[in-house]
Amino acid sequence: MPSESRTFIEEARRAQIIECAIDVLAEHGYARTTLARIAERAGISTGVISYHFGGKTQLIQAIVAEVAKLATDLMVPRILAQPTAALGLRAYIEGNLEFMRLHRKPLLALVEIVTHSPGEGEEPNPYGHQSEVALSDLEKLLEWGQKSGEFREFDRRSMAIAIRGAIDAVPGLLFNDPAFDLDLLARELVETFTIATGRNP
Amino acid sequence: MPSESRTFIEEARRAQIIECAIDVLAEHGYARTTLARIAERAGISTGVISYHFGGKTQLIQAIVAEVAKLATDLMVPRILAQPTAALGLRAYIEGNLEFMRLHRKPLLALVEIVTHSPGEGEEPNPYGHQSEVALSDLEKLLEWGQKSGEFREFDRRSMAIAIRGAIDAVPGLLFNDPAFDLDLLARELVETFTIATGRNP
DNA sequence: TAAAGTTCTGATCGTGCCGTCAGAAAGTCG
DNA sequence: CGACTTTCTGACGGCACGATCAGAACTTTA
Repeated sequence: MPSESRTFIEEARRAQIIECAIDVLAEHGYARTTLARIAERAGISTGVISYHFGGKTQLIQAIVAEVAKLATDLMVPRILAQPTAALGLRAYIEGNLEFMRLHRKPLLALVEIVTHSPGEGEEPNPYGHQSEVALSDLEKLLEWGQKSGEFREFDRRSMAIAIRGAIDAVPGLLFNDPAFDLDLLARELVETFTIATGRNP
Repeated sequence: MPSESRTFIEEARRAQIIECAIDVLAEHGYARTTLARIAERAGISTGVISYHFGGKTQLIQAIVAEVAKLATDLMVPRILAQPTAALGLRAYIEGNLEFMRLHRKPLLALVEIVTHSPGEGEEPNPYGHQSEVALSDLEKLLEWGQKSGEFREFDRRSMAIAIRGAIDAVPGLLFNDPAFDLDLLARELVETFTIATGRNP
């Protein structure tokens, strides 16, 4: 298997570089994440990164794709398995926080990229549309609950903003306090938004 | 009034530079906010900024102080004037969104600084403690409502995270959609968190 | 008006970064 | 073993930025 061994080396290098880049991003932040620092952690020289990824921009894209796949694989099946919208909302919140517990470093790296990536030329943020997509998906879940009569009649976008806002605040908390109690927050957020969306308990 | 005219010029320059820096921050983002760009917008040369502020770091600090004062002056009196915790929570949410409506550019500039400022040497974020202070203040408001019996028994920190998370999500929305309906969101957030904190309506 | 102080200019310097490239090292194959 | 490809090194060029500074321009004071 000669061609496979070449491909194997190629993929191993890419995976190693992505992993090291995630570490550097999570520990030092976007501004101090340089090709030199990533190469140093990987024990290689800077040229290797350009050789395998073509440039810093494409390395960042590869990291985003990697972490997005991690998150999607974990959460989508959980939510689709729920029989009611109320349970779907619970699974949504719990799934998000579970992901933060299981994949803290990749998550912090992704947050660094999404919030700090300057973008090319004029457009300021190449990943800004991601949050719009997340809001739209959540709105669909809320619409399901309103159509089925489980939820009261609120403005779906506003409620989606509140729910995602609470979830998106967590990475910053984790960064400042690694011992933060995610389980407590998950229980409280589920209760809070179950009450807030419910018809009239 | 000779000494006053000198001071006047000095203060006028500082105010002009701060205003231009806020504009550049709000329009181009932190990464593209350079002394050269600020100077260009103000119609001066880069040396003037160093002359009046000593460096970029101190200019940023001056902007933070300016905007923080704007926000405090607007919101603190509103909240302290409320007779009940439930009305205090309403005033808190409405005051925050009102500030975003009145001072959009300074707010966006502040967010750029708080989220993107790299900090010196090792410490990653010199303004990270600000969010902790905001959470603590909000927790006090929630504690008031629980002690008075207006609110149910939730975990105050978790609820504070949810409320502030929703508020902190707004600048990003404004950045992507300048025509965003702040009034609708304010009404919905007040209703949502009034229900979520309430005893049992 | 002349001296002293304030404010400003614009070029220049040092730093840190990314991308590139000639060539070395390692692996593959006839 | 020798040609060929893949993979890697480390130095270099080019760029953008913040800071600095000698001197110009302007204002105030005597």
